[in-house]
Amino acid sequence: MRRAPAGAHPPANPLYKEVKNRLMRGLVAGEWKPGQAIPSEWRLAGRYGVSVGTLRRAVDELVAEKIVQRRQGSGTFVTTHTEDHQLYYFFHIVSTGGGKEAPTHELLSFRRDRAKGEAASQLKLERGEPVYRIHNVLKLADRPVIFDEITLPVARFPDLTKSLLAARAGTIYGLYQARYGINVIRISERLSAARASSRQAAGLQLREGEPALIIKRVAYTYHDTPVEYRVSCVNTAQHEYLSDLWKGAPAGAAEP
Amino acid sequence: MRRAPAGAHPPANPLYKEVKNRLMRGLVAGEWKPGQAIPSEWRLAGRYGVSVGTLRRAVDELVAEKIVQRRQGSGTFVTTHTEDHQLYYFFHIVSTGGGKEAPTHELLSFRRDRAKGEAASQLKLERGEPVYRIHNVLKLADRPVIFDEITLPVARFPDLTKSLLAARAGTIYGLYQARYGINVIRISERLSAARASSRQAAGLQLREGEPALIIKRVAYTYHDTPVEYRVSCVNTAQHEYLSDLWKGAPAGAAEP
DNA sequence: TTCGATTTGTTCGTATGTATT
DNA sequence: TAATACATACGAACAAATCGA
Repeated sequence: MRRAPAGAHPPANPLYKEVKNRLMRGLVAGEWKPGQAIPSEWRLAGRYGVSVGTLRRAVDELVAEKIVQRRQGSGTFVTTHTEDHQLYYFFHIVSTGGGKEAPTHELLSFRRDRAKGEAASQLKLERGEPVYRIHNVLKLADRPVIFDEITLPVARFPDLTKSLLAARAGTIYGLYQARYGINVIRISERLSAARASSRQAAGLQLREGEPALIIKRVAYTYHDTPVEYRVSCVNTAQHEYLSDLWKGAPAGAAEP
Repeated sequence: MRRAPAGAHPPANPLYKEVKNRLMRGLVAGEWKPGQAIPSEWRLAGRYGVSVGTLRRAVDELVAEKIVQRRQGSGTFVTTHTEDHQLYYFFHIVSTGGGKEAPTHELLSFRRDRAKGEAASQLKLERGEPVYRIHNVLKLADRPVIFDEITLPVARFPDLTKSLLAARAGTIYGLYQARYGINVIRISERLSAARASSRQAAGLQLREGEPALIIKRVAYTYHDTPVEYRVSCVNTAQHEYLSDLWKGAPAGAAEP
């Protein structure tokens, strides 16, 4: 029982994809916020007029994309970036030994600037649009390991201040989420090796010109909308970037 | 309040996990080889005495892990590394522009050696066990970009020769699979920045001491068994390592 | 502490649609 | 065209976990 008589419509998505999209729209609209539970499967199935099995299939995909999490006996919850489990989700620097250490942050500078160059193009901003430019050092085991330059569009993060950033409880993505309702669900990173610039070297207490790992990251929220551009410089004398690959070639998104 | 009166049994896996494991054992045993179709869902369900739905759920997980692929109307096939689609599956070097270029290979050297150091420990070999040591250069757009040192246990690749390697049709993983029945399904990479060694610099036509991206890779087959250790040195002047993250924190495997 | 309501997890079954050969 | 195989959708029943009364 295909529903529409197909007036030359889109490829006639399966029903569960349709349901998934409707759920996504609810998430984007903020109908259910991170940390909160969405309605029960029974209730959602009724709301969308589908069987529980079909509803489950839609939620299955959101779970696979880590957009929501299921807890048996409790409910299905919108993913948060403040939980321990998520803390390391986008954090791939490990000590050469292999152990993950608790990081500490040091906010070096915070100022307003104008978008330009790669930051502008990756964030899909016009040249000259206002952005924040943030410099931050991350330490592991008390040694500076990562020097970050973060670019954020002012439009998406109104009234962000240095003290808000410095006083945040969890990760910076937790702050995006808690204060601005922006949920980072995907990042794309491009890595290369280069000599550390004087600024990067200073932040990492490294000799200028020493080889360092450069990571250019774009963070995306729903619908592949870029929200953060970040250039990280990593001292890989004692640490490495860990990449485990075995599944999930960029599938799933960008269909509708 | 574990349910079992503790017959010391495992946590009593769900049925579909059990079925998945049985399928895995069949794959490992070579009952169905890469490129071949496994029996139909209907048939497998009968064989394992479960419903088609349960059988499908087991296969779903194998599909998610890219161990098999479904083709509607045709069947379910064991994943191959020779298909175009899989060609770039474990290949993450892209030109700075973004496009992926067709690579060409040049086999520099091939010799037998004894395992030692990190290669031995990562491959879970005793020091001194026989290995092959292979040096290879990969070119993109006619320029040398990646210098590889590959270590393989002789025990798993008996009678491998230089000409076999040089004459291979597709990727090196395709050769592992076609000739030795070894199916690489997962790799783990650790990246750092360092000065290129003289050997690496020579292979890449680079000045010695220039910063380069170092990738230490371990390739695994079923049951997390390591089969290849590889140190790659990448000239990132014109190319970058691309890492897209958004799902699938190492879940799925390693259960029993 | 126990109990019961709620919610997700697992398993079964059936019917029908769609792609391949 | 017909047979086969996977894809989608529905429904039902019970198990297991959670949480509050």
